[in-house]
Amino acid sequence: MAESMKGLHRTCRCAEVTNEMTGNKVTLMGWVQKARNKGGIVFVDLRDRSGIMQVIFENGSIDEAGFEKAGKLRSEFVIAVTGIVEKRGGAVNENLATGEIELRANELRVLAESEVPPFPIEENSKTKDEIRLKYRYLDLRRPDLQRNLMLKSKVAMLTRKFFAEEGFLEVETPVLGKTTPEGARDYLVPSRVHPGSFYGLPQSPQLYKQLLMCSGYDRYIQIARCFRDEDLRADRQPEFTQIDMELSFVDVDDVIDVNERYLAYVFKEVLGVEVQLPIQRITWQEAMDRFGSDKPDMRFGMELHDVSEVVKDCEFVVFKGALEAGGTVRGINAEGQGSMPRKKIDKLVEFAKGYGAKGLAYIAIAEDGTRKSSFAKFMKDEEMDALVQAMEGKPGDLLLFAADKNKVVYDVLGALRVELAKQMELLDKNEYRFVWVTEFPLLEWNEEENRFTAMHHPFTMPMEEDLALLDTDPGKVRAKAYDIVLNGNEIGGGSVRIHQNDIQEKMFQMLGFTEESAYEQFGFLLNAFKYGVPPHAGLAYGLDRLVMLMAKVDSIRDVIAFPKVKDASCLMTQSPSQASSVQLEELGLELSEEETEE
RNA sequence: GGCCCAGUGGCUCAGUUGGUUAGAGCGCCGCCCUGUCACGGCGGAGGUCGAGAGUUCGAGUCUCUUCUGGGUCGCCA
Repeated sequence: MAESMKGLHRTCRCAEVTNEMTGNKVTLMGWVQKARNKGGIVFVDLRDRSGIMQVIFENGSIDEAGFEKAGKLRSEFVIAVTGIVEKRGGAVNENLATGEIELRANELRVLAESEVPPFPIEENSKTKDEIRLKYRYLDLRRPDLQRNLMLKSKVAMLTRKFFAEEGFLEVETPVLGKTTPEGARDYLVPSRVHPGSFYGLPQSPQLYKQLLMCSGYDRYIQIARCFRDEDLRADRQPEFTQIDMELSFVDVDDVIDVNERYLAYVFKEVLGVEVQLPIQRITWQEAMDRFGSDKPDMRFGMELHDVSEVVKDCEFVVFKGALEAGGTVRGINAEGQGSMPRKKIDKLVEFAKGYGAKGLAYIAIAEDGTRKSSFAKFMKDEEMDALVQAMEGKPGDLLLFAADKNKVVYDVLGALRVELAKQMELLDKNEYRFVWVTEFPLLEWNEEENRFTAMHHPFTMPMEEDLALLDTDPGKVRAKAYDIVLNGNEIGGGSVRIHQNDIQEKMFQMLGFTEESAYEQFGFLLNAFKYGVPPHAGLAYGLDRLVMLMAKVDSIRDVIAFPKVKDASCLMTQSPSQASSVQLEELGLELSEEETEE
C-alpha cells in the first residue's frame, strides 16, 4: 500500500551521501535495487540516478512495524528512508562510491509498490532490444542509460556555454516548415486550415539559419530537432538532434577554428580527453585515395595502394578489364593476416560483393615467404614480385585487391579496411582521432534521375579556382564543404554558402531547376538575398552521434531516451497509429481501401 | 526493396543424426537465517519451443510461408 511522503524532504541523492556525513540524519528516496533479508536484519540497496546507498534495517533502530515492512520490500518498490549515516559495521564494498558507509534506518515509508519487472534493471543488460524498448521507462532506470543521458545533457549544456561565450545567439526556427523535395524525404504534416496542403518537418534548419544571417544575427546556434523519413541504421534515427550553427563574414578557416576549439573544450570537460589542435585536415580526394572513404577512421593504417601502373601489362582479365574500362586496381595490406583460413577469406569476398565488387583478388604470404593467390596463374613471377613490393607485402601479410570503376574500388576497399580493423581489433573506443575532410565535390551524378544533384546542398559555394569548370566539367568542381570526422563517423558537416546571385543561378541550372521551380521552392531565400546578404558559412553536428561516440556505445538508441525501431515505429507507444475518421475528415484526407483495412 | 543474423518458462541460454515426460542459471513464490552486498539453506510454481502450413509413424530440430527484433546495401541534398 502506498504511503504519503508528507512531512519528509529528500536530503540528497543516494550516492551524494559522503563519508563526511557520518553521524548525520538524512532522508533518502529511491527505488529498491535489491533487498537482502537475513531474518533479524534487512539490507536494502537503494537506487536513484546518482547511484546506490545501502540501507540497514535492524530491530531496535526501527520500530517493530517498520522492521516488518522492511522485510517485505521487493525490487523496484519506491521508498523513503530516514536514518543516520554510519560507517559500515561489516566489510567495505569497493564497488560502490558509498561503499564505506550505510544508512541505519529509523523510519521507512513505502511510497509505491512495484510489480516484478519483466527484465532485470541492471547495468550491461543482456535483454533483447525488443523488450527493453517496449518497457523503455524501465530500461531508462538502468545506470548505463542514465549515464548516457546525463552525458548528453552535459554536452548540450557545455555547447550552449561555449558558443554563448563566443558570441553566438541561440534562435529557434520552425518545426512546421515548407516541404522541399530535394534531399531526404520529408515528414509531412497535413494542414487543417488548408485542406490538401502540408507542412514539412525540417531535415535541418538550413534555410532558416541562412535567413538569420541575412537578418544580421551574425553568429547563430541552435540545438535543433530534425526529421528525415529515411530508413534507420545503428547510427540513424528518423528524429534526431543537431547542433546547428551559422556565421557571417567568415570563410572555411573561421568555421573550422571555432569548431575545433569547441570540440577540444567539450572533450576536455566531459571526458578529460585532450584534442590536439589544429585537427588534421585532408581533402576529399586524399581521403578517398588513402582510405576509400569520405569519413576515414584514422585510428589505424591499412591504407589503399593504387597498383594500376604495376599491373597494367599483366594478363589477368579482371585487372585488365577494369583498367581498360577506365577504372583502377587498388589493394590493402592486412598485415599479419597471411594465415587467414580460406573460409574466412571467402567471407571477405562475400562482404566485398555487398559493396558492389564482382570479386576480390588476394595474395596470402606465409611466414616462410611462399604465396597463395587467387590469380597467380595469370601473372608472371616478376609481376607478382612487383605487386607484392608495391603493396609493401611482408611474410605473414594478406593482400587484398579490388579492380573496378573507381567508385566501386573505393567503396569496397574502404568498407573492407574497416571490417578487417574490427576483426583485427585495431579499434580502441578510448582513442579519439578527429579529421576534417575538405574540398568535397560540389555535384554528384545521379544515374536514376540522369542529372547532377548537390552533394551537400544547392547553396554550397564552389571553390573559386574551380568556378570555370562549372561550364566545362561540372563533376570536377570542388566545393567549400567540410565534414568533421571522428573515428570513421561523420559527426558534423557544413559549408560556405553561395551569396552571389549569379553563382546561385548557375548552381540551380546545373541541378536542372528552371527559374520558376527554383523560386517556387526557395523563393523566400532568393528574395532575401536581394536585400543585402553577408557572406556566410556554417556547420551542423549530429548531437546523438557525437554523444554515442563519447559514451562509447554502438547504437544511437543508447543515447536517445525514446528511440524508434527499424521501421520507425515506437514499441512503447505503438506510434505511428491510425487517425480517427473525424480527424481525417477535418484534415480533408481520405485513405485508400487498402490502407483502411488494416 | 535486397541480403545476413536471431526468436525455446519473466530474463539469458542449452537442446546431439528427427525419437519417451523440453533442461540449466538467474529471477519469482513460501519457509528459515543479525553483517549481507552475485548473500546463504530448504521447498515450490512456471513452457501453445514467435505464428501458420507441409514432409514424417513421430518435428523445438527438416521444408515453405509469415510475424517480430537486430545488422547492412540501396536510401540518408
